[in-house]
Amino acid sequence: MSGKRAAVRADLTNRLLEAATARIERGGLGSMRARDVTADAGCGLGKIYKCYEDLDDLIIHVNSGTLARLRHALQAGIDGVDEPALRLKALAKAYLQFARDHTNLWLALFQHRLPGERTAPDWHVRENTELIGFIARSIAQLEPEISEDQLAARARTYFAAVHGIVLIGLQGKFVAPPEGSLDRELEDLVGRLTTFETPSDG
Amino acid sequence: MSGKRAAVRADLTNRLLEAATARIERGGLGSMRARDVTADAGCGLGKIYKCYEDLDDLIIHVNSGTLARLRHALQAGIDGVDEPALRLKALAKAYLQFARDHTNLWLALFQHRLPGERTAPDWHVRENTELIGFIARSIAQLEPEISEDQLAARARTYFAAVHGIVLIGLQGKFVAPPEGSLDRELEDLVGRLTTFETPSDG
DNA sequence: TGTACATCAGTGAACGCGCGTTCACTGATGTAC
DNA sequence: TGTACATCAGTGAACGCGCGTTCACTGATGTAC
Repeated sequence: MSGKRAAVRADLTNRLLEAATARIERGGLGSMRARDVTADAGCGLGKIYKCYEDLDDLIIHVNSGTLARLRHALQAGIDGVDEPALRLKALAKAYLQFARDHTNLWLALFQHRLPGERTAPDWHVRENTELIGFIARSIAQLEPEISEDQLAARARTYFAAVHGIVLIGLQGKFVAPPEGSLDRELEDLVGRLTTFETPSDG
Repeated sequence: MSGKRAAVRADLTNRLLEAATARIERGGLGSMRARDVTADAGCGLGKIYKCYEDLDDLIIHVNSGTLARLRHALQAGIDGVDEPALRLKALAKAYLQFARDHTNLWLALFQHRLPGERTAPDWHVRENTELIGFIARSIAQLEPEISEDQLAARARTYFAAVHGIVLIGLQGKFVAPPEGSLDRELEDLVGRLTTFETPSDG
């Protein structure tokens, strides 16, 4: 039956994905090479092009997996936390932890660019917007009355600010912040962002 | 006299720097090639290696110039703005504007990594820390009583949060925020960060 | 000022390496009868 | 069950390209006398 062939193919596709993920996790996006990945997966070089369009396609699938894992980590971080402001702190904390645990995979989410005019497939774009939507839900709990557009903007602001702090903190080119400082900075930031008082002007 | 030779050399060193800067500004760090730069500067390929150690060294000098221009832009942004909270808003606004005007040069500040164990020269590391110090001075006006360490952490947090919003906003991989939205998000963020009230817990 | 020599600016062909991608080929597995 | 053929998984040498860096060479400029 042809089901077996499909299964074998799926298995190898998966092994390639895992090998690529492991390579990126260890050495960063720039260190992932077709030859290494196929060697790790235990197959010939050409196999990559039977299972994936090309290396970019493989990277997109790695990023897709990373997004899913990030999503789970964020979800786990807020499970059992009901107070909205605390939820947002928990989200930031989980984001920092995920970035610490999987720095290179996390960086690859933002580093990878498709060449020329090529754009990411729809399903992958959707995965990204859904992550922001997930964050928006926690913000909506804090401020249930704001509009759809405002909510989207708030979610982006909140995510981007947290992301910036984690990014500069973890891959800061020159000065590494002292131990534990990052955690405090995030606490502080989210505390301020969840303080209700509207700024006086603007 | 040997002064003329030195002047000619300095002139060419400078033309190479300008050519490299222009290339990066137009096409991004990844599109800067030794051949293009020397062609633009009107000299032979080998000349790069008489004026600079190698391409990385040239890029560091480009980044150095970008940092200086960024510094001036930030200074210009707060000139005449005396109220501390407004100064911080003006800083954020100037940062966004600079990133918009020189997106690729600004990105290059964060994208460029030296290979292997090589580290940036001291003078360049200092340029970076001085920029954070510059920002810290405006924060110190807002909260004159906090300690040196706290001030450094606040400056990093403030810078990183603003940076994150600008970064996600300008090079966001998937969803470009609607026109003008970025400016409002930054206003909002800085407003919240400069609100004095200490968060209730932590 | 003139001459001989030394120094260094400047050149670009050639080297070397890395690495994504292809393709002709082999052998195993599935299908038809 | 057996045989003949078709299909496709799997391979890795070879191709092709990009590009940083070197180096042997030339010619201009400076120095010594």
